[in-house]
This record gives sequence, C-alpha cells and structure tokens, in this order.
Amino acid sequence: MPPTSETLTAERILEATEEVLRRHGPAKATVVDVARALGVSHGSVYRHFRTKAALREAVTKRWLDRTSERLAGIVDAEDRDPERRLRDWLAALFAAKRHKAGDDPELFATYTVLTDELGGVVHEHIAELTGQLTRIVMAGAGSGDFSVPDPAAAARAVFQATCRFHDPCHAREWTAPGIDEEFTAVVDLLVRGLSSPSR
Amino acid sequence: MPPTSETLTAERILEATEEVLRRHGPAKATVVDVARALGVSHGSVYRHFRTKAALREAVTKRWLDRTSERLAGIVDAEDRDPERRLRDWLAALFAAKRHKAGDDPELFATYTVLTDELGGVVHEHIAELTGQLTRIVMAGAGSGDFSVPDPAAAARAVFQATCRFHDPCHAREWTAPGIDEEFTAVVDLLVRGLSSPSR
DNA sequence: GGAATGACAGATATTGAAATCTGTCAGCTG
DNA sequence: CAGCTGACAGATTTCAATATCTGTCATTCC
Repeated sequence: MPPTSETLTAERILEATEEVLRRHGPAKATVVDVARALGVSHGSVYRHFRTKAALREAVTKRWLDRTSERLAGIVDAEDRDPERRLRDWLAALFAAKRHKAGDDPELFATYTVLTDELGGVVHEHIAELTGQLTRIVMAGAGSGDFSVPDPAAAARAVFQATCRFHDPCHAREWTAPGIDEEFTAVVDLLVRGLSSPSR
Repeated sequence: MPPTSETLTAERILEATEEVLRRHGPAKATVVDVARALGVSHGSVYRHFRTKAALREAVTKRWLDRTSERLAGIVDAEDRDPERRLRDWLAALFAAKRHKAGDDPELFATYTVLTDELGGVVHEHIAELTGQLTRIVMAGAGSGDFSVPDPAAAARAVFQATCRFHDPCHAREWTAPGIDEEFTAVVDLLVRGLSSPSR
C-alpha cells in the first residue's frame, strides 16, 4: 500500500507541509501545494487545520519542539555537576541552532520567517527553554555551586545574555571566524557571575 | 540669502538625505529626491558622492557617530569608579538606542535597513564602541575593581552579552514590560562575573 | 454517515509593459 | 574654468490586468 493511499492524518499533512516549505520557501508554500503533494483536494487539508495560519503554527511548533526535546536530556543528567550541565546545555543549544541554520539554510530562513509571524508559539518555546535552564540553575543553587537569590531570574538573564548564540536574528554571525571563542568568553563570564559569592 | 542658494556642500547633501529618508523611507529615497529637495540636478549630487551607496554610507556613518560621541563622555569621567561607569555606559547605550527607536520609528527602521546593507560602517562603529568599553574595563582591572586576564576580550563579551539591549534586530523587545528589570539582571550578572576573583 | 471533493466569492500574488531611477558625460553658465 | 545641467542607456521599480490562493459549503463517494 503506497503512502499516498494511507489515511489522511494531521501528522502526514505536517510532513508534507515541511517538505513543501523546504522546496518552495515560506512565501510560495500554499495550502494547495500541500494538498497536491498529498494527492488530495485542499478542502481535505482544511478538515484537519482550520486555517493556513494554524497549519503553519503546527508545523513550526513541531520544529521547535524537536530542539527542546534534545536539550531536556542534559537537564536531567543529574550525575553531572550543575556548572558542567549549564555549559553543555548552552553549547548544545548553540550547536543545534547552528546546524539547523547551516545544514539547510533555505528551511532555516523559512522557519525564521514563520517564527516572526507566530508570536505565541515562540513565546511558549522560550518559556520551555528558560524553564529547563531554571532547573539547572536551581540544582546549582541547591548544591552551593551557584549563589543566586532568584534562580528563575538568573536563568532568564543567562538565556538573554547568550541570545547572540541562539536567536535566529543573529544567524549570519554564526559562521564568522572566532565565534566559538566569543561563545566561550560569554559563557565563562556568566558562569563566574553565577558562581561568585553574593556580596 | 535663502538656504537653497548656499554653496552645495557634502554636509548640506547629507542633511537633505536624512530628511528625504525620514519622509520617504529607505526603499523610496532616491538620489533624484535628494536633488529635488536641494533644488539642484541629480548630477550635482554625484559630484560629491560617487554612488548612491556611498551617499547612504556617509549618512549612516553620521547617524552612528552621534551615538558614539555621546557615550565617549562617560568613558572619560575618571572621577567615577569603573563599575559605576560600566553600568552608566551600558544604560546610556540602551537608552540612546531605545530613544532612537521610539521617537522616530520610521527613521529607525530606515537606518536598520541601511546598516544591514553596509557591513563595513557598522563594523567600524562596533569596534569604536567595544574600544570605549575596553577602556572602562582596563580602568577597572587597574584599580582592582575587576579581575580579568584580557580586558579587550572581556569588553567584547560584555558587549555581546548585552546585544539584546542595543542591537536593532531586538528593537521590538525594547517596549516590552519588564525590559528594564531584565536589563538590570543581565548587567548585574556580568558585573559580578567581572568582579569575582579569578579562581 | 463520516470523509473527501470541487465550484465558488473574495483576497492575494504574479506578470509584463510603462515609468522611474542610477550613473555618465558632453556641453552650458556665471 | 569650476561647478552645474539635462539628455541618455541600461537597470530597477511601479501598476494594473490576470492568475492563483484561501476558506466555505452543497454535493458525491464509499
């Protein structure tokens, strides 16, 4: 039984949508294109997603969630010390973004456009990431490795201070020479700030 | 003698160009428009600026330099302690950018487009700013307020870690509620990182 | 009867012909 | 004669006609 004759599910529509986005880019990817790729009428796609915006939102959420899930593993590695986990988590986030941007620049540019449109989904994603970071900082505060009065605020500050290394609006800078040294310098400074005894 | 009959100078062309940019935006501001605003033929403008790109570059440089000059005063206030000067400098940079963005959003968007095109000018501007920051960090290292092995590298790290509060690509976030608290949290963390004794 | 279709109205995007712009330069002007 | 002009060729932008798309829904199909 060829894939095209399987039942039409939201998941299959999302896969086709990502493929169409990869091929055509964000501006030219239409619901009709997605339907054509699946061999169905566009009316059928509207049975699963109320609007084109909802479809774009769902496919973007899927894309963002793939990153969050990979990072969650580092948060939960409680055998490692918090500073190590913090550094690994930030490095993994940077590496993940950089690979997405480098491996398929068209698709990355596409999703950058989509995330610009979709405030809500991105906000949730950022909340998930700072939540993960908060858990690491709290672990450090508990073990005495970090001295911070408010772990959640500190986690947000760390996330924002490293935005150059994960926010898509800085993607062009990720291929510049010396970027890895710059990343390390910022992370070192932040870790020193978290570790220093409160004055 | 009305202004339009004064000698045509590079300075007068730059003033007219800024006015045309404010009125028409970056996409629609043509050399012909600038010439019309000055009451001369567009050929005369080309006598002072070889290309349209050169004119845009000059007017952008002028705009960026106005910011650098205002900050230079803080760097040279050597009666104040380095931590205070660092905090003031970062706050002044944020305030300057935020006012530019808030007071005349059209013009700010225009210059954001221009700076995206003009890699060289922006690079110089950033070099000037990190240079100012390096002088403050060096003063702190000399007085013992900061403990850093490489002041220039530390200054770059501080500049990059605060990019959310000065890079135009984050301008939309500058009106969000709580942005001032976030700015303070990041700066506090960085100052703690600079101040902590090396381990 | 639940899922899919395709015709349809209004909104949006594409296209190519016409208008405008950039950059040059021979000649005018004071 | 130094500075300005305006006509020009080729590149770019505008605009309106045309085509395509979004979202709905009465109808068909299994």
